[in-house]
Amino acid sequence: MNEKFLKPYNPAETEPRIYEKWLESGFFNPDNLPGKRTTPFTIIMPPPNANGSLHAGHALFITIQDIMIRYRRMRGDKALWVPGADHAGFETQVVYEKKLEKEGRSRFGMDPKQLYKEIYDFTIENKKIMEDQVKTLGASCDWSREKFTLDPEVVSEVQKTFVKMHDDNLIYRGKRTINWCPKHQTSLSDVETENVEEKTPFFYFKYGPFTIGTVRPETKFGDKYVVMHPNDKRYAKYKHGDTLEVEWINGKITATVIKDEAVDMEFGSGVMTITPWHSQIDFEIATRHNLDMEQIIDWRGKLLPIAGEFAGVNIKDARPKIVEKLKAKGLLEKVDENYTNVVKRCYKCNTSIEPQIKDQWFVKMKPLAEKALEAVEKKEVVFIPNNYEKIFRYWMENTLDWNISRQIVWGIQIPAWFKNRGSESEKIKISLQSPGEGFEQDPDTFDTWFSSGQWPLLALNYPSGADFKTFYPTDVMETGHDLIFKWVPRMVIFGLYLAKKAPFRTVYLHGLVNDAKGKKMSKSKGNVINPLDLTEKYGTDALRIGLVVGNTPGTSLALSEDKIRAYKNFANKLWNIARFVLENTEGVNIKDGFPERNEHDEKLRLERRSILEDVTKDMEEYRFYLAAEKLYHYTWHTFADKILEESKTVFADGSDEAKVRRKQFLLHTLDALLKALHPFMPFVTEEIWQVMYKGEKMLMVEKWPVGGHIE
RNA sequence: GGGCGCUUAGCUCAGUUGGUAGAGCAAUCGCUUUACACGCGAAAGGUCGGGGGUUCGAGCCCCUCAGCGCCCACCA
Repeated sequence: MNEKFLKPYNPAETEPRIYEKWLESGFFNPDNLPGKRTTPFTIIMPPPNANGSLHAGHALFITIQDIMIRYRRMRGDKALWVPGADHAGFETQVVYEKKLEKEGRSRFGMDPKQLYKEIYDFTIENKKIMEDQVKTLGASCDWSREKFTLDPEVVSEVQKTFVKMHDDNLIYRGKRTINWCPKHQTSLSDVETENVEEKTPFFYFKYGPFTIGTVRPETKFGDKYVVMHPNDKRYAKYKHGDTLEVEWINGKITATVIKDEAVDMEFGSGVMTITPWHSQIDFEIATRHNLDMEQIIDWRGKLLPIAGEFAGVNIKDARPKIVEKLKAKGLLEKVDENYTNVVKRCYKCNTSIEPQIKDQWFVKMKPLAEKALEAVEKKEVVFIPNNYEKIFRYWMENTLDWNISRQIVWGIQIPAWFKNRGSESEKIKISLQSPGEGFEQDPDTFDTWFSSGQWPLLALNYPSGADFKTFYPTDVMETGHDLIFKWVPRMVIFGLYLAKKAPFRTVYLHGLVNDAKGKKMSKSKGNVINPLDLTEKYGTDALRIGLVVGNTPGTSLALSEDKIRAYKNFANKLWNIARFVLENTEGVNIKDGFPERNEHDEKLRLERRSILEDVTKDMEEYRFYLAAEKLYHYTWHTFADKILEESKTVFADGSDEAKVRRKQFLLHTLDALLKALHPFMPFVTEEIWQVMYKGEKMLMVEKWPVGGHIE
């Protein structure tokens, strides 16, 4: 008997060795797979942040995707799983800025090219840590095809897309309200901001004959438009366009009456003044009526000269001073202290977002979104679970034009060129190369979703690569359900726009991984579970199957250590099952087959077959959580508890023929279970397989046990 | 304010097309049974959130009420 079996299963010793063996085999690369394989099966891995460690969510998606890939590979497909690493734009730049700060440096004033290079080197160096963690989790992805989101060919292809979209009249430059982080000196997308509820005083001020309500008196210096609802009877005597002199913060100003339906008659006094430069809604009102807009707060968050005596004051300090002054002038009517409103904050530094107006590049979303909707309607893209289709549609039916400009260095620079920027004679040209003397490239970079939206194409070397021809469109996009609007629609849009085909047929969405009590993991709560710690303690196989069993797509999962421990026991159980079977079948060759079966054996065989067929159906229909549980159950409570126990009697008292028959049955069942369990628990199954077949073949490329392969 | 989802054993969750409920952990009792104490055997535990309806039959379909969670949103 193999000496290994004398001890409990030891994942720590086994796993790295097995992974190395798989790597050496070259079978992660579909070009090397044995046999004739014509059907491709492709998954593009959502690239983890090159700079970060994997968290529990990564462990879950790597497990699910690896299950799909291993299963399809065993079914005989040309299975390709392309790994990647994400530069994670703003995220990484913030990390690097902190590093610079520690060194007493700052990105402001640094040569952008130098800064880019430093972050690049830093990221590439760290990338290996992330990759090693992916390997630890058993991912059978093709490392020879790994892509980084800032690889030179990726950068140039993304820039080409921008040029193409511009040529197709899908890009425009415009002044819009953006979310400006005064600390990071960049605009942020809505998803990079956090809405925080705050209790804040709500002030009522006299503004000529009106009373206006506001939470931000410090922005109100230039407010010369007073807005009310056209149907508000209280103010019926004031007509749209009327002007009147009012006493205001720094003296008299001329106010103009504006009637607009955006005003809520029920709220406050039903009258407000507007600050179009620093408020989205005010900007929209001002745009509708073609009103003047003036900047009050500079990019650093300080008041501009329009504030008179308050010029240069930081916006955070300005409020009490201005309220004091208005109070002194007798303009403060009352203060409501129990008011709560929602403030946007930078998700990285918690700084209050200052809405600002800035020239940015925009993508016209409507024509693109319509195509995406159409593809979903035609079922060219399907969602698991299905209800996410509704969310996708809602998102695509309500698109706003997409601001793709970011004022950070760490990203793909926008291929737009300026001559005499900001002056009357400003010229803008869109091209990959400098259009000539005197032109300077826009220092802004693309929103990270602009490039990651093209990832399925880029990862397959669109447009001319051989992989693109073979593997596009891909089969499954497996990602977190929170990306149903951030990422998935953009991929569909770019796939349809560039390749005329949706980039994947199936979108499989997993839920959040929460702590054992179902609470969201967060550093501040201290309940973060590091998947690599669990791997170390219980083995990767235990973590993987523990993450999968009972975890339905789309719903979040409570990750408890108890559960992982239970599946570690299962790995060991399987180990001992193998030990029993192999010990008791020495000298019997599985290839010799069965003597004639009796009724009882036939019953056992049919039961086994039915379980495996059932499991196969579940695999085909993406019910991994059921497949895993059924296999677990059959293995432990039927094969071990009943069949193995019964075999002891057969081996003690049975006829020679009965013994041989039983031995064959045990070997065939073990063989089939190892195969069926392999996608879920690749390490322990491969290890046993190596012992069982003395290293002659590899489980990873064996045929799935249903469809005539068993017996 | 909109949208989505959840409510099943003490805890965390499954339950695929409607046929009177399952898993893991925890808790109880008994086992040094030669594959495994990371184990074995046994027993226990649920009027499937409340109410109503459809049906021969509902955890599953429909209506309604209650509680919880998540996402989106410019009420100054």
